[in-house]
Amino acid sequence: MNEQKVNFKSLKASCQNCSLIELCLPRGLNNSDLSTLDDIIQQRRLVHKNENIFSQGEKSGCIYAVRSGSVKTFTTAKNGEEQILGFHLPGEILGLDGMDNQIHSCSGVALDTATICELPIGDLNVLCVKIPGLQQQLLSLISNEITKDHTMLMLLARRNAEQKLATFLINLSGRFKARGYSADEFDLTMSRYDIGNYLGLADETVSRLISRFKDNKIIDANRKKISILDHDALCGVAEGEQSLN
Amino acid sequence: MNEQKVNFKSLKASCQNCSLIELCLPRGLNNSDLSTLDDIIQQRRLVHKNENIFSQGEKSGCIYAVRSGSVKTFTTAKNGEEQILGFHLPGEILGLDGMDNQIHSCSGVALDTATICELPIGDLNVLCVKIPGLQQQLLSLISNEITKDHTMLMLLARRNAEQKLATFLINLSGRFKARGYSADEFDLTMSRYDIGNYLGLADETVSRLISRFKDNKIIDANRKKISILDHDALCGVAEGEQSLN
DNA sequence: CGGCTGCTTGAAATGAGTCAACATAGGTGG
DNA sequence: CCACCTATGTTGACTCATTTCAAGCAGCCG
Repeated sequence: MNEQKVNFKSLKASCQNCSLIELCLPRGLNNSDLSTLDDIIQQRRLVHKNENIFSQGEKSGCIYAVRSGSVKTFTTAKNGEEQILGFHLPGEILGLDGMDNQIHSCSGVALDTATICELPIGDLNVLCVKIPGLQQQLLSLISNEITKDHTMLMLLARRNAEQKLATFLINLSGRFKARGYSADEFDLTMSRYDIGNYLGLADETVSRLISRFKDNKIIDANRKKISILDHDALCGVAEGEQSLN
Repeated sequence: MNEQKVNFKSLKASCQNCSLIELCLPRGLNNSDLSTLDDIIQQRRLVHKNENIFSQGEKSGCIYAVRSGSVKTFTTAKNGEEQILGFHLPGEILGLDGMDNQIHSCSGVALDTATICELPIGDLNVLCVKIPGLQQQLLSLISNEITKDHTMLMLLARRNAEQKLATFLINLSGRFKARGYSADEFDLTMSRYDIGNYLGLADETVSRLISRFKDNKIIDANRKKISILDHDALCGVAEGEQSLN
């Protein structure tokens, strides 16, 4: 075993910002565990725009962590219609629907050039027995995923178009900030069509709303480029406290 | 330890139809494990209509299995608005959002008189180490939960009112059937308002749709009592293959 | 440079929501 | 046991947010 290669620092560097791995690092692994973890994390994959990471109906036995770039997940209905389930930024996890080592019920596709960590469930389960904290960490991840989905159900069922888009932008902004990027200026990697699909809106509606937000000086937007000019106002719109003209 | 009390048969009887427990039973437990499992399952609770099982913001450290009766889960937004996340029938699990032993992000309330199994996460985790199959079973449960939420996202985002209600009825029907009840005749335990809230519709719309389904001889309905007269037609409506007048 | 894809904007159509009145069931108390 | 009261459900008329259809525009890639 190469002691140089297998150490906290290199591990941390190799999967920086990955919530799962980062948090299990300080929990007292021996060299053998570290080596296993290292093996897991090293399994990276470069994917190009529109390339599949995993596919609905396929049994991958992995969950995935985004290291760079961005990813969307979506289900395809019998009639071929697609529903986007989420957008995933660096450090975020996807593919938890295949946690039981059975087939995935959704697909993951790169929105731009991206690097992906593949985390085989089997290996993680073995490590979970050795590292008490990891099990807990995994459960946290899952709970958060479920809670996120529930928030999304509320958004889709009870909010109007304005609130949906404002909430979406605030959410993105917060996630960029958490990852060390600017909270106020960022590039969307997804199309208007994707945003609309995700939020249950027509893409024309998304376009119109962006224009309306611009007219009200709440954001500035030029194609993919978004600047949040008035964060508080945007929150107000998201909460439905103010409606725009 | 009471050998009489702790055996497969009594355990199975005591938590019949509970997907989690039922499936972990045949997996080779020793008497001590059995005793632990028995202790877990024995912790039952009788709740009356509108009584809370667990509450949003509370840290219960449990997941819950419905033994009899029915339950709804819902989140409450900052502004007090509620969004129903699911209805839970006997044998089904709820409260997975609190799996990480942290606070629940939703509340569970009985829709009628119900019996609930409380399953402490901590105990389950201990058992998971002893019983390899249980861990897998738990992960399956979680994956299914996530997949169910994703199906719901698709329903809310992309389907019209007719499709939503038809899908809801077919889903209920299938779950009743799976539990040994009639697939074609059942009583709703939730109000029109609850159904509407769950599906992102006004309760008047739910009422109107039920009438429309009745007019088209697809179902018969009288208040809470529902009979599915033409299952295929109902599926057709759910899939959007036919629209009703 | 040309064609393609994604975005924007307008005008018209519509599905579902809102408001309102009424009906019915079930529960409560006299 | 009946009468009333309140919850819940039904139905109608009208409104309006969002979709749909359609046309034009702007970046971008080969």
